[in-house]
Amino acid sequence: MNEQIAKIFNAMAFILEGLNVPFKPRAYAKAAEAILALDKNVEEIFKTEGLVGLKQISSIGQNLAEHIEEIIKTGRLKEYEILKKKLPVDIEELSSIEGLGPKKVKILYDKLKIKNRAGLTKAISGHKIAKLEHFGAQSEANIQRGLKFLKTNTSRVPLGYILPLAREIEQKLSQVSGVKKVVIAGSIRRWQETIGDIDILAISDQPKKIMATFVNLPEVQSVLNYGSTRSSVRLKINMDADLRVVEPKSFGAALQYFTGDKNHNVIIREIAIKKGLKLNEYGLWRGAKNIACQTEEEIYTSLGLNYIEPELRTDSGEIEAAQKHQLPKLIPYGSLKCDLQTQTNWTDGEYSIEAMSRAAQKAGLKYIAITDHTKTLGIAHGLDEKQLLKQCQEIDALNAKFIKEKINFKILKSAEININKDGSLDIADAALKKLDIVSVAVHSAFRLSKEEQTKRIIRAIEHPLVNILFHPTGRLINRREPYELDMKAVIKSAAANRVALELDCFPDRMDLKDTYVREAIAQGVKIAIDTDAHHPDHFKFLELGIGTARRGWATKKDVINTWPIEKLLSWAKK
DNA sequence: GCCGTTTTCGGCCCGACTGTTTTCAGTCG
Repeated sequence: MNEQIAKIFNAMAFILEGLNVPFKPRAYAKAAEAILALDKNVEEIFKTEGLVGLKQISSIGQNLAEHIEEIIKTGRLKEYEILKKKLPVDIEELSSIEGLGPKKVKILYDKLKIKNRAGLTKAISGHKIAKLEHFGAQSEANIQRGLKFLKTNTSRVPLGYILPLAREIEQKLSQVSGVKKVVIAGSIRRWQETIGDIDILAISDQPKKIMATFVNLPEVQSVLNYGSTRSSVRLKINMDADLRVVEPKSFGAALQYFTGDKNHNVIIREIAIKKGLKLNEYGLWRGAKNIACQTEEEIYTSLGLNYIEPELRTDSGEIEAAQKHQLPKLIPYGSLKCDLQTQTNWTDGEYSIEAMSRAAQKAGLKYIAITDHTKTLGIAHGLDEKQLLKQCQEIDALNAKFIKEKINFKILKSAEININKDGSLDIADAALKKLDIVSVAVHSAFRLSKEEQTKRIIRAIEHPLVNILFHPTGRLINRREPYELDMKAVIKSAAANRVALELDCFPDRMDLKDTYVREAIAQGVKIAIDTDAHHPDHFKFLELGIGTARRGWATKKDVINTWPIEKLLSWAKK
């Protein structure tokens, strides 16, 4: 329902913009964005709290709340249907073409009755667009090019899969002569779980040089914009990248501007206006005087705010907290001592316990838990009680070997124990008691009703020997929706039973996601950041987990992987 | 249409690039 409503509001924003209506378009677009960002279904909000509840949502006032009510009740919105008659085109199709916005779509419809991509293609082949006022041969060619790009539509990619490429480009650009600094900004710097494009900021006295290098990188498929301080390209992996170049003196302001997110920046700029100042990417200005520009800290401080870490810049309370000096001290990168979910060739991993352990040592960890699957997960040849105890013996032997080699590293006995459909576990208590830490997960019956699924998982959490719930919502980004679950109830139960919730930071899991991390720690629930490593290289994903934990306002004390092994073991004993 | 430690009315972020314009509107981020 949320998607449906957001789609209608976005379409209305588009039409209103095309009709040159002032301000309303932004109101509708903001409302659509707010609805998409919700964790809850608006239908549920309306059912339990009515219009009052809907109006609690940011950017939703009386009018839009009534619109939502109408859509929920009738599946339609009269005002939208009236509006649609004024621009009856396939907005999704046309607006997804680079360079085509509401105003141009309106002209194309008014003059040539173009309603969709097919009509557009036809008009181009007849060279009708170039003849229109305010268009031209170049515009026609650009639209034609835009149509071609469409066939391979871009979607958001998990951060972990894009980070290596972004860092490689960063590296290449920093080697260009005259370049003083290159920083990845945008959603990557905010450690957002998925990435839509790569934003890079550079300081250079010779901007033309780095720009030329950028648009000619081997990774580039085509150049979208090529200016002296800003350029955009489409990469071969079908993702856009932007480069912005500024002088050293504007670095802080430019970084703040280019890091976003958009909503955060809009509010920050509004705060500047209220103080009689203006903030742009060149600095914070009082009239013609630049009063802060070198560092981000300087800008936030000048606006009466504490410095806000990039991960927090989402306009979800961080600005208010910065005003009140109540921002948390976020968990630092590199502060994890262990990984509590790793698989080996005992089940569906590819490497031995020893190989995974040595890789973990190389990654700077002090201990890991081996968590192979258990028996009811047939596809992974899950271990039964007997095999699990046999694995414990191998772990004992390896730990002894590390002591002999004077390596300060320990392997913990654990498992990724299957939660049965009824919430019981597939390993007997006697075997669980032999483990150092007991972690449980759902791998089947994803489609239970919300009530049943919640009940099932809470039963597992209430098991007296359970320590961690792995990948609590089961989602796979771009591949599988989370199962239906009452997260509030799960978090409450985890708090009551002193069970940690995992932040599984394998790139396409990121489960818990940031907003749930924030809810969980607000309830006093501990978080376990694990990679779910199936390969020695996977330990590098730990930084992604920290990024998401920071986005969830987590401090060091909220994350059990920061603890020394003794503390973790005594916590696990409950 | 939304929103409120300068406002319940009158504001609404800011600038680069592009293409079509001889100074600006549209699009984008």
